[in-house]
Amino acid sequence: MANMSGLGIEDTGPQLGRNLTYGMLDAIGRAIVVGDYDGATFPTEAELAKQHGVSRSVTREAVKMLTAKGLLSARPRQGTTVQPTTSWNLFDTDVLRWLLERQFSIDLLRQFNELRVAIEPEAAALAARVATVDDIERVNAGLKRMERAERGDDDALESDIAFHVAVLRASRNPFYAQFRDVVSTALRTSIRFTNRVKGRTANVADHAAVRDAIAGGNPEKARKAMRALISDVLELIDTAKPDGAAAGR
Amino acid sequence: MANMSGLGIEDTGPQLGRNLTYGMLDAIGRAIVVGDYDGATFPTEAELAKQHGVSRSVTREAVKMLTAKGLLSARPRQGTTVQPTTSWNLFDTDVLRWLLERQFSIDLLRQFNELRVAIEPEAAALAARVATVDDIERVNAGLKRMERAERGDDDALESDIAFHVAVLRASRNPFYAQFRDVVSTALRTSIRFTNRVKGRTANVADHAAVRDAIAGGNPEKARKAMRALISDVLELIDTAKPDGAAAGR
DNA sequence: AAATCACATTTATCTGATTTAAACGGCTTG
DNA sequence: CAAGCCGTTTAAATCAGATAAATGTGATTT
Repeated sequence: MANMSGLGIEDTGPQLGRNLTYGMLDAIGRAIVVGDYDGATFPTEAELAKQHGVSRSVTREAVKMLTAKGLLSARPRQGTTVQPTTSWNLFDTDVLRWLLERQFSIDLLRQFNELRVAIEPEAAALAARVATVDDIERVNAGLKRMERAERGDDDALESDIAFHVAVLRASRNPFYAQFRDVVSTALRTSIRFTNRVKGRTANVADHAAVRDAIAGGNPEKARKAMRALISDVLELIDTAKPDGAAAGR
Repeated sequence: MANMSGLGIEDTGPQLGRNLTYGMLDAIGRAIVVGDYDGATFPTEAELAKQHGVSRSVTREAVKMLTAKGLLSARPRQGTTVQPTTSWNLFDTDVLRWLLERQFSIDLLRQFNELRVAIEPEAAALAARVATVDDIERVNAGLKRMERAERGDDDALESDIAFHVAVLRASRNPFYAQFRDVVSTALRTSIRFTNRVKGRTANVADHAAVRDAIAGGNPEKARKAMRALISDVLELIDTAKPDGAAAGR
């Protein structure tokens, strides 16, 4: 990692920085999440600016954004410090991305899906009660895309995501809708994994059961159908790594 | 509200602004969430600075933080614009606070608890599988505080929060732990509401059932016990306002 | 030993200038 | 008339340098 510091070229990322501030946000954010500052003391504002070759205003704005996302905290005289991971805002799109970029981790994948197994079945149940015709139409559209994908006429992953996001939205609860990033991220990662382990794609029929339950206004059925979908992935993960962290009982 | 504008005293808030930037963050954030800029065009950087009597750097840093939280978006020539609520980061502590400060809304309270009913039972189930002895001890400590509170020797609300947060933490999944703010916020709001509707406090025995299931390593029981706890609140809310938004079916 | 004071360090704030991005309108051209 | 080109203009983005405020640290005083 240090051996390429003299190149003046970042291996990834510059395309994401629409401007200097966002570029710096991305660089520092990633560095923090990866753990580059773990033992070390975080540089001062002036040092950061010099290291990245930008002005102090750009630096301050990037640091302020990272503060807003819970990664940093700044105080006069004490300096800027990296916050413990417990205060990071894990539902922030950027934080999520940095988290995934650091490495593939079955642990993280499991945690993602442990969250999904709580959220999505309940979202489906809610949707079965309160979804509007438009909501249902969007869910249906996602399902149709999955069918097309099965015939090779659409992208399997993207249509899968479209379906799950549509269900979240159909719950008509903004907090559920908020999970679209987590779910799509989890799916993007899961699918590669499940394809690697087993040679199967997402089951369209199982997804149709969810759609039917929602359209039919049957919360219990919707919850169970969705839960089955995700439990399936979770079992796969637990098979690969039987015991996550059952410490000290 | 306008009749006290000449006093030079804010009814709430100045203590939250450790400095000018955070004060401005709070002021603008609240204004956005309350809806002050709904029809109107958002002021330019220079205008904002003048209106709040601070320099442009402070303004820019506050705006950048709000951008990081998903409330704003800025582009040259177009200016800074308020983002649709769908892109707000609802799990951010500040956003959550602003959301509640705007008014008491049964809708919001229901949405909170619809989320809780998904998260907390599953967290309890997870906890029953993977919690460490320390985790269980924390859950137990919360319960004991609730018992003391019943005798008037502790704060009922705070001990209730301590219990629920301990369970989230015991799930050993950082995503679940992240909900501590939502849950404590929801509880703070719920309790006032449930006390107003029914004259009862949180049931210690019902909470003990959750603790027992977690300590006993029984996921199914833990899930059900926790679910019962929250369903109770949800029913209360739905009684007060039978049909939230079952539009166009 | 405790309280106080001077100092050093780092973020916080202000000011004003310069640069860059992108929407707008008018113009030219096919 | 439609499509593409080009200055104009506006607002954010960036830079530079100075000053203020907060807060540990250590010396000094009582």
